[in-house]
Amino acid sequence: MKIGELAKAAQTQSETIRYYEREGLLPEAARTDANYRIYAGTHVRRLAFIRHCRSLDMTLGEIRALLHFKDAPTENCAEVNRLLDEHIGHVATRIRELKALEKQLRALREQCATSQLAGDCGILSGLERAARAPRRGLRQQDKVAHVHGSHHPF
Amino acid sequence: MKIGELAKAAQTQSETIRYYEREGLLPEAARTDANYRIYAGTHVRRLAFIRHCRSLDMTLGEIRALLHFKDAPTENCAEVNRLLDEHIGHVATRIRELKALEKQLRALREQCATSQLAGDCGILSGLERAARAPRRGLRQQDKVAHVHGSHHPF
DNA sequence: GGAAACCCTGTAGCGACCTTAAAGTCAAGC
DNA sequence: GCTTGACTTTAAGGTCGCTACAGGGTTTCC
Repeated sequence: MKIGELAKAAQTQSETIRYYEREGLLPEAARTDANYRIYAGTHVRRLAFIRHCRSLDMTLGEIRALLHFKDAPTENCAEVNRLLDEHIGHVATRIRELKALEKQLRALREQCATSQLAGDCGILSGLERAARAPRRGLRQQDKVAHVHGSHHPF
Repeated sequence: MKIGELAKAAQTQSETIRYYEREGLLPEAARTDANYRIYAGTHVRRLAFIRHCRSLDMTLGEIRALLHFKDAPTENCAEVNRLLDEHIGHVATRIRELKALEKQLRALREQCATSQLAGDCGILSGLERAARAPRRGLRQQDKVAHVHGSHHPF
């Protein structure tokens, strides 16, 4: 099985697979005479595991930790539980933040019902006014470790 | 007013201000003989506007668009409304995604109540099982443009 | 006058990829 | 046997919104 077939099987891209190999999440593959990577069932399963964890929004670091326990089944799994609890905490926090944000944005949106001159736009003046007021929300340095904003390239 | 004072006034960092200047969000500042940037009230207000928009999780591109309308008050503001609607849509979508994610993660967490051998850990085997199953959730290519995951460095 | 605190430019790093480029390999069709 | 096109390889650069240096110059305070 070549890299393109593995990519198709795991719904991902060849480049991502090579990237995971570089990052040490996938072991180095065997090679053909022509230096092509060759994969088997174990690789498919390991990649599927990684992609599933990514779909659960874990970082590669978190996934690396989980893979370590899969590779060492005689260790104690308490760390797995802790890691997951922490991740759940990050997600819950981000949900709260985004809800507060949505409320603010909807309030802002109501300030301009119709299209008109930008100089009279309630949204722009609302932003202007809010910018002058002292910050009520989170300041930069208060924000929670490693929880992304509303924009990502997927 | 030098860059450090502006930074303090806007609760941000000098480096960020220089970055915004490079990115064209702030106009190039006047300079002293020693080549120090000099700012006035207009800059404070513009930077406050930018930082407030960032606190609303807008991208610099979105903010650039808003600034354009502030700079051209005789244009029609319909685009401002559209931009904000779209941004609200992104945030709302991300909230839904994260809620679904949280549910999955909590279900997964319940599969390992106690700390034990990693080989018997319900979380690891749950992830394994889910990874084998066909994807129910979002696939990579379905995801919404530019809405971040749960991890960011603030 | 000397040290601390500020400022400058330029570069590199973060995370998780994606894109591009230039080159090599392989299978099929003519 | 030769071409075409679909694959593969490595390496480098781009994305976003900063942040953190490095290595200099300037100003301010004691």
